[in-house]
Amino acid sequence: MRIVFMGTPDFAVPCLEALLEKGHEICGVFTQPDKPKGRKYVLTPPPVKELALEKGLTVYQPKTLRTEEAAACIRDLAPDCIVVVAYGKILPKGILEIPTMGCINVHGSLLPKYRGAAPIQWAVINGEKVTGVTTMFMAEGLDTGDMLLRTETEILPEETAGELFDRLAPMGADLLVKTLDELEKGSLHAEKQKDEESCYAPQLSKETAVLDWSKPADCIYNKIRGMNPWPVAHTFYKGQMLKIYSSAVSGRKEGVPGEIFQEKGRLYVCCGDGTLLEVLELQCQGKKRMQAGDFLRGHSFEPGERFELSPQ
RNA sequence: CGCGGGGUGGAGCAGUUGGUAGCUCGUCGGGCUCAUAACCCGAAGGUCGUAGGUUCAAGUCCUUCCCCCGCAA
Repeated sequence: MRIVFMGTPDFAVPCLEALLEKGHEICGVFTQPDKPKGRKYVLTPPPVKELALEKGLTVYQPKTLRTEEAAACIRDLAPDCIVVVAYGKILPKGILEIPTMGCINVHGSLLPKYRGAAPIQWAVINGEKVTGVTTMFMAEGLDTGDMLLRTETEILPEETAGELFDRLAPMGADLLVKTLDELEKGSLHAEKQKDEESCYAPQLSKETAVLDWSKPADCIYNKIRGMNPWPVAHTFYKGQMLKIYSSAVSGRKEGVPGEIFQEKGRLYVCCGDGTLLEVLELQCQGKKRMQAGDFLRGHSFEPGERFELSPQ
């Protein structure tokens, strides 16, 4: 099949690889423009672009698709199908209508739940037990198209969003290949999404990664998993940001939310409803990531000290 | 030159207005205990990131370079 591929981050890479392996004709790859990264502002190409160039594919990086120029470009490529995986841009109606066999999207959740930019992370944050990937025909709304195929998987109790990401990406690639097979055969059954069962998974940000210690420990635990590896859940200690990479729900103790104490070389934080969270791995500003035990060796704190919601 | 923090015995940190280095933990040896991530005694282990400079004297001041990290994008 003649395909235009649109995708940007690591999550989309296995999909593109699978299409190439399956012998589909990739007549063009659309990805976000290179962006400055790192402390030196080095212009860095997105992962999909690196793979595309390596495979000798033609890469397009328009700032927007809402131009006649972009539409004309895609029309010239004359794709049978446009495949979109975490591209990061909304396709206007004019472009959705170009491919003769439609536009197919791979989404990292069991639709209609978790429509939006960060479905995997939010599934973890909300403590879901099951998630998956879904393929759909694209519609104008955000992830509202008719569903085609899906794969379900359990979310492991200690899994982070990053780890789940790594498992879901190849599952998405397999599902995409299957979906295209059936599309060619004409055996695909599109199923409308039940809008009333939908929910939205917005992009995460630093602001939403601040921990609220008045919440129960298991909620905080889930949030820490869901925010890892980015933007990383954090709190404030002595006016400085302190990132928390991993934790464990640990028993009960009545205390002021955010109050910290150590016991036998372990670091605990009091949470809401008398629950307790043990901090396992953390990082202070300007410091390396370290185990809680290492942190305690160099920081002795008075009773009553606490993690705060802001630097103050 | 985007902003900022930091490089001190194995680990995490202190080191005041410059006078040759401490703390907690770990390690090794010994002791005590029914027992313990408990306690007691003792020991090993540091060119204080690098190269220069100032000084009677620098971890501590000045300069060079290297490396690590946070923010921002």
